Amino acid sequence: MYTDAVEYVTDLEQRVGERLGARRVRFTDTRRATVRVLARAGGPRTASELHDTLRDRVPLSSLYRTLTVLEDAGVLDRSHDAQGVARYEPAEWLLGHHHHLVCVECGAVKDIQIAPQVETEVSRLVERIATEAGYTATGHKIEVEGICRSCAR
Amino acid sequence: MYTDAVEYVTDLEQRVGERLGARRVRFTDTRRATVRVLARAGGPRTASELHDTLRDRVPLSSLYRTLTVLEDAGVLDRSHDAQGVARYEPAEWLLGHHHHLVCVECGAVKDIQIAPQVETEVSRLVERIATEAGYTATGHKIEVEGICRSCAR
DNA sequence: TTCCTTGCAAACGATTTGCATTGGA
DNA sequence: TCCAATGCAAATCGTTTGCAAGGAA
Repeated sequence: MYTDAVEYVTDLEQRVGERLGARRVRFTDTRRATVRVLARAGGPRTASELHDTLRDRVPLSSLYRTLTVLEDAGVLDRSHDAQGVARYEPAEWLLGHHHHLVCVECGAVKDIQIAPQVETEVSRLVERIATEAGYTATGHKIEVEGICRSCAR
Repeated sequence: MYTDAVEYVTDLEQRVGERLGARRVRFTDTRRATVRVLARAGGPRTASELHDTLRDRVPLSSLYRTLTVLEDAGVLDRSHDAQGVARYEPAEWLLGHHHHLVCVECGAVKDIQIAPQVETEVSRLVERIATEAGYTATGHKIEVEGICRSCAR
C-alpha cells in the first residue's frame, strides 16, 4: 500500500482544518498555503524562505502573524537555527516524531527519522536524567550535525 | 582524587590562555572575566545575563565583541534558546562533551552528562543517519526538555 | 453588525558596526 | 610606535505591533 505525497499533504491539511475548526480559528487561504508549503518542505523553514515561496501573495508581516497564529494553535512547531533565526514546520502530531540533520556549513536543515529502538532507549535515558536533575521530562530533541553533499565538494 | 572548582576553573583559564596566545589574541581582563563567569555557570548564558553579572565593568557592545572574539577563537560555543537568543558557554574541548537540559517553562538551561554507552550508541547511529542522507557527520546535540523544580510547583 | 484578518508603516529587541580614543607589547 | 581593544552612538536585522481597511459569519 502506497500513500503518495499529495494525498498525504491533503490528509495533513484536513487534520489541520479540524484542529483549527475546533478552536474557532479560520483556515484562510494564506494559512492554508503556509501549511501546504511547510508540509512539503522536508524540514523547518524560515519566514523569509516562506516569503520567497509565497512571494507577492503575502506581505512579510502578515506571514509572521500567520505563523504565530498557527504556532499558538499547535499546528506549527518553531525552532531556531544556528543563526538564531526562527524556523517553522508542521507540529509533531502532524509529521510524527523526528529529528533534524543540520549542515554546519550552509545551515540547511533536513528531517530525519531515528530507529524506534534507539528512540526508546533515548526516551528512557532522558527520563532518568531529567528526574535526577529535579526536572519532569516532557520531550527531547536530537540534532545531527554534518556537512551536506553540496558543501562537501 | 578530587579537583575542586577553583582549580578546575584556573586550569580552564590556563588552557584558554594558551589557545589565545597561539592565535595572537590577547587575554584581556574583560575576556578573562567573561570566560571565568561562563566556566562557573553550569550552563550557557546570554549576553544580557553576562552583562548583569559583569555589570559596570563592561558595556554591552564590548561584551558582544568579546563574545564574538572568543567564539571565533574557538574558546566559546554559541547556541540559541527557545526564544532565539544567543547563549554562550566554554567550548566542548574545554568542558567536555555534554548536553542541555532545558526547562520548557522558564527556559533555564543546565549542562548534563549522558552515560558513555548511550553516547557511543548515539554517535554510531548519528554516523549512519548522516551517511544515508549524503552528509558527513561532524557531531550531534541532544536536548532534554522538562519542567524544572521551581516551575513545577 | 461584529469580529477576525490583512496591509502598511512604525516600533522593538538583540546584535553589529563606524569611528574616535585608549592601552599594551 | 602601532595595532589591538574599548566605549559610545548609530545602524541592522529579524520580528512584533498599532491602526485603519477589507471580509466572513
